[in-house]
Amino acid sequence: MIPRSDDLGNEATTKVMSTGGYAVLGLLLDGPVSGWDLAIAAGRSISHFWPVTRAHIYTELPKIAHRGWATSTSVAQRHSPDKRVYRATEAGRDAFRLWLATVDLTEERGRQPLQLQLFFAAHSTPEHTAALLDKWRRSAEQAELHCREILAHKSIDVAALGRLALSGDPADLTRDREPRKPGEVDARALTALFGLRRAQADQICVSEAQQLLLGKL
Amino acid sequence: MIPRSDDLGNEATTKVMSTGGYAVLGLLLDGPVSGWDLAIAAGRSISHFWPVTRAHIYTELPKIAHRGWATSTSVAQRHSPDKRVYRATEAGRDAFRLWLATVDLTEERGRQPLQLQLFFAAHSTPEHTAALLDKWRRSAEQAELHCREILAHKSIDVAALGRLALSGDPADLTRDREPRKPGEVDARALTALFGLRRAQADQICVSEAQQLLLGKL
DNA sequence: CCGATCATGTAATTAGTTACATGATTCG
DNA sequence: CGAATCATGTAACTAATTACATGATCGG
Repeated sequence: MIPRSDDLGNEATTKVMSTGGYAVLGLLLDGPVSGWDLAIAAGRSISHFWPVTRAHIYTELPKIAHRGWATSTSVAQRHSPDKRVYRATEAGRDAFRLWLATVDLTEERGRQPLQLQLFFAAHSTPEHTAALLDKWRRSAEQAELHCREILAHKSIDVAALGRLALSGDPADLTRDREPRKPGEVDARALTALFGLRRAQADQICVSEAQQLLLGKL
Repeated sequence: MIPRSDDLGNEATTKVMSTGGYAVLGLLLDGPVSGWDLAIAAGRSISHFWPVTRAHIYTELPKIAHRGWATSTSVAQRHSPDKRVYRATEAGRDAFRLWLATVDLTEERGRQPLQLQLFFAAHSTPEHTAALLDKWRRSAEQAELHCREILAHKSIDVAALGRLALSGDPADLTRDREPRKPGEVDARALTALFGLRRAQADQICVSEAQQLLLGKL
């Protein structure tokens, strides 16, 4: 946990755009979209672990097109002004795959502002710290619900996974449903699973923190 | 999970600096330090949930001083060039308390680049996805160890906490050590506990992902 | 015709990083 | 003497956000 500083010979990366840019490109690979619709898609898929703003999308799309990673066409509409629809090219697909294969993001640590405020809780009143933990719990509960919905929608049985984690016996997975073949599960669903596990961990930890800090369970 | 966009009347915040700026100010409240030493302190305390670079610290400190939240003096040294030592003022302490009390960061969602790469795993090969999950596990294991060290150093018994979480019975906490009075535990230690719980959740989830995606446990 | 929604974008600003510049001291 | 470390900082840049500008269309 040494502060990352200014040395370290640069390992030849294939990163030619920002991570956010690649996020937009990745969504673009699902099929031709306008900036507006891509923003909606992002809100429904990646925004809970990678926030994107509309403005940001609108600035990334022309850059992507400028690199030859997408083409754009203006499409007239009946009920609203023309939309500019972007369509990924093969070059775009290749560039994205290259990024996936070569850019290592394991070292990237996200910023956790809530943790920051907890760290400095001693400068605040116990009441305020209690309120902070309460808010934290509520937002973790909401995040858990949100992720559960996504998983239910993808027919992933969270309870069965829980049994598996405890017992280590893969047979537990097949107890109340048809065994699922590896690869049958979409990697996209797994990000929701990660979100769920994190939200659960947060809730447990908020309880522990309340116990330790305020003697309340 | 709607993308945060450009509306929403601004709720009168008391946020006059960036969150990173307040992080620096918060560390400054521990006592007079130079930029160099503050960077070291940050690396040992908050950097695992709030990365700060030396350059950033050096740009924040004069801003803080300029607001009257710290004074600075040049201190001569025997073995190295003079250092500029910053000392928080009462106004700085008040400003920090105000920020803690009024600025709500619950909505701030961190960016998780690894999750982003997992989300798009379908564009990559199964081998590469397996490698990604492996790297993820290793970094989570390391994070867990790091946090355990901090907690051991603060004499917090993680095993006892685990029993408490499972049983819900606070008596479990007192089984093998003197009961700890509420408030006796430093909030700073809790950020390590959060890091630990998250790291554990990540490890479980990597296992689940490997099982579901690749049929491997 | 008025407000809401769809749709596209730009301008200005903030936050933060990387890379560079500088100089003294200490250790081998 | 040369490399490493201590120490401070700046300049240039990248990433991303907030706020603003524009115009069409549709329902009441």
